[in-house]
Amino acid sequence: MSPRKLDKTSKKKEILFAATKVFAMKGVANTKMSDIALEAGIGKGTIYEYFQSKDAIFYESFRFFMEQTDSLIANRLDKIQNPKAKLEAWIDGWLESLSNSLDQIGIMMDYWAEGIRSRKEDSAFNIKNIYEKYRQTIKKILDEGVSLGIFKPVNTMISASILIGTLDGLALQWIMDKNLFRFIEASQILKDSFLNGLMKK
Amino acid sequence: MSPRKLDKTSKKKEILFAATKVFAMKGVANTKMSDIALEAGIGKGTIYEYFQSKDAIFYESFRFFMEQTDSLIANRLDKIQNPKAKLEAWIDGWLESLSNSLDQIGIMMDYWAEGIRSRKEDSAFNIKNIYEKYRQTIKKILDEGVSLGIFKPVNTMISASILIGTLDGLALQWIMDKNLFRFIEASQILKDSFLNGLMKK
Amino acid sequence: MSPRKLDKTSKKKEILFAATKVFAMKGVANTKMSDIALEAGIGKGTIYEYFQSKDAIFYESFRFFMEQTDSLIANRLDKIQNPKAKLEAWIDGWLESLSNSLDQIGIMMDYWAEGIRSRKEDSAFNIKNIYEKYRQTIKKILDEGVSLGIFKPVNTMISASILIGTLDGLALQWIMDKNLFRFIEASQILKDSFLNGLMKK
Amino acid sequence: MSPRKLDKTSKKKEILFAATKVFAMKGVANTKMSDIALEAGIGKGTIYEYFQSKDAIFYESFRFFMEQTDSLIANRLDKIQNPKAKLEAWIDGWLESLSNSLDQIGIMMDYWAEGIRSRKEDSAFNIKNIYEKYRQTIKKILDEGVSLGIFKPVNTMISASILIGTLDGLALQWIMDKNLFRFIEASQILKDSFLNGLMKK
DNA sequence: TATGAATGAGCTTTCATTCAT
DNA sequence: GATGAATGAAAGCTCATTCAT
Repeated sequence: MSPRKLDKTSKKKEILFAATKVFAMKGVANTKMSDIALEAGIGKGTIYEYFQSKDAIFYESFRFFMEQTDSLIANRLDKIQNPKAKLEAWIDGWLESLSNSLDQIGIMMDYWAEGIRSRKEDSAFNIKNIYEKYRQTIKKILDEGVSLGIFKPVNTMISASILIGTLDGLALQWIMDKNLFRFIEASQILKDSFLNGLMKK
Repeated sequence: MSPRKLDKTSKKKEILFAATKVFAMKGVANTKMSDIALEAGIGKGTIYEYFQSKDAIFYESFRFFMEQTDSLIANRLDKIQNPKAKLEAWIDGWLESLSNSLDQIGIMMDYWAEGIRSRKEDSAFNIKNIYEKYRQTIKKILDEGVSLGIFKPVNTMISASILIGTLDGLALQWIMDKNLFRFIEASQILKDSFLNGLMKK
Repeated sequence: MSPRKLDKTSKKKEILFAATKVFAMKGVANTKMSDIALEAGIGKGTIYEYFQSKDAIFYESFRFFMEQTDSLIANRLDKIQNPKAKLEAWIDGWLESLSNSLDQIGIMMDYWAEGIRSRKEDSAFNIKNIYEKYRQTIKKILDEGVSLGIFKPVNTMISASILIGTLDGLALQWIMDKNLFRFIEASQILKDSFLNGLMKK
Repeated sequence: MSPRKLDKTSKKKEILFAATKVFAMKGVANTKMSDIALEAGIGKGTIYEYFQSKDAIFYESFRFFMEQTDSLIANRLDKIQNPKAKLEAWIDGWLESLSNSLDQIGIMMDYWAEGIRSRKEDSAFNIKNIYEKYRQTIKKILDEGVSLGIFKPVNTMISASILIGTLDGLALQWIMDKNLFRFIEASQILKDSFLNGLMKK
């Protein structure tokens, strides 16, 4: 009597994954809806049953990526009190999140590019706000550490920016040439170096 | 020697600047040939007297940017012997180059994105090779410093990558929110911190 | 006799009514099958259990409209002998039929448009034939009246066309601005005027 | 030095005529941009150099048709004082305008249909207002005639509506079957009959 | 029988590129 | 050399229709 009742959510996710994969490989602008359909193993029209437009897919892909990262980091920060341990947990969370999607990390370029261009504060696609949130989280940890006399009295806002930038930049390097160094190794060095420069002797 | 030739070159450069400006503002994919023509104050068809295609403009824009940076850095490195001073000169050169084009830095996102995607080693547009050159230059300086006992015995390849990545990442942060910190101030901190971590006590 | 059969017929009619309503509001070209399904309170696929295609619905909608008008007029003409009374009955029948569906009269535009375009004589959708039938009916009445010396000796073919055209045209005016005049009032004037011009003094 | 400088206006008009012709034959909804291009003997993309969209073509086609009719009628009314002569001139103008475009009159169905559906008073495409203008012009003539005692004391608003509707309706009949009667002959009858019914004895 | 998820042909529209002037 | 009118390949998107359930 009733037709096949699909799990709409799971199919949507499948399409989202397929799209993200193709976006990462070819770039958003060079990705055709038919490419996504092909990758997802469905018809072109079917995509529109789940997403309003190509832009909407891109946007949701971004959201998904960010939410994943957020929840992963939040889980790690949970219950940790010590600022140094907290900072390490944050960095580890970030790196793990990145590692999880290393094969489709090329899309981050498009996230950034789009984020930079959509300047309007109220834009739904506001990467600036996302980074601001990261920055505030880290700044709070740093402030705490400085108050407790564990960290040097640095400019915590700039330090937070430097940390995030450094991680992004390293990922960028790694994306460009994955044979250059082992990502985990380099990030370990980075983490040690940043923490080392921060800690009071 | 002929004035014709000179005119041709300078007009080409004008178009290139116009294109780079529009690329930076709107992104390469969203930039129309007519946008470039408008910005350059010429006719749409005229562009094709100087460039083969839109891709060619993008490519030459990238080359120009890189050559500028290269020559600026080369000038600073010239005649400096001391590894530490050399490294500082390299970083300063990079930062100055970046500062020169801060207003059109948005295009770097497209450079990176395109560079990441054109993986073929023989691609004319091989950003990987460009970065490899940077890396080698820095690695050589680091190796020298390590040999002379000035720098700690670090993995110089990874350290070079980290330096470049860090600088790129910081620029990325700054691009996203220019009001966040003064670029020069942050880069100074970065430079000090990197050098400090590197130097033997 | 089987209840199944009855159900099927009545459901088909429901769909037909729903479709006609939506057609009238949005125009045939702008009406989606899903709009019809929604209006009829059934699933999109179900429509195809009762109709072959969207075109078939449109065609049957037209047929239904015309058959209704036909039977209404036929009922009124029945048993009337006097040509003048017959003509009045025809006009009244036409007007009553129109009045019955004033709220969905917008679809007549599409009937006409489609009718005009499907020129092929053998087309199932031949509005020309429908009008030809009307014309013949009226012509016959007029011929009768002329023979009997009741009507002036007019060109009965053209007069019939004028009568039908006038009625359609008035409806058209009324459709465009329903607040302009009371439809019944205007049609009464029209009827009087036409009959008056026709009658021998 | 300078490229071919086309007369933009005349080419636009060519496209408009081609479009109107195809619209009339196939209906607006069934007309593809490529059909228009084919008819106009140009490329599909060229149309967009002169019109924003398909809708814009339809709209301008309508405007052109109406402006033509308006100016034709205005020319004829000019300098005529007598109400009866004025009315005759108006009708003749309308008929001449219609005759001029009898071959592409099918598009009127779409004009009407669209006009009926776009109800918003402020819509640029407001056929209701066009007809209102016609109605007012005729009403004024009728009022004048009634004041002067030339016309019977009819409801001039309804009479104006009936006149316009009658003309439209007759055209409709004629469009449906062009072999049925000679348009000019029928319209002459109509004109005589309307005027005859109106004049005081 | 009833359904709505799936589909792809077909549409409008864009824009890099060409080329007559 | 310089131009912009002309173009058509290609893209995003719609929706009548199918069909597995």
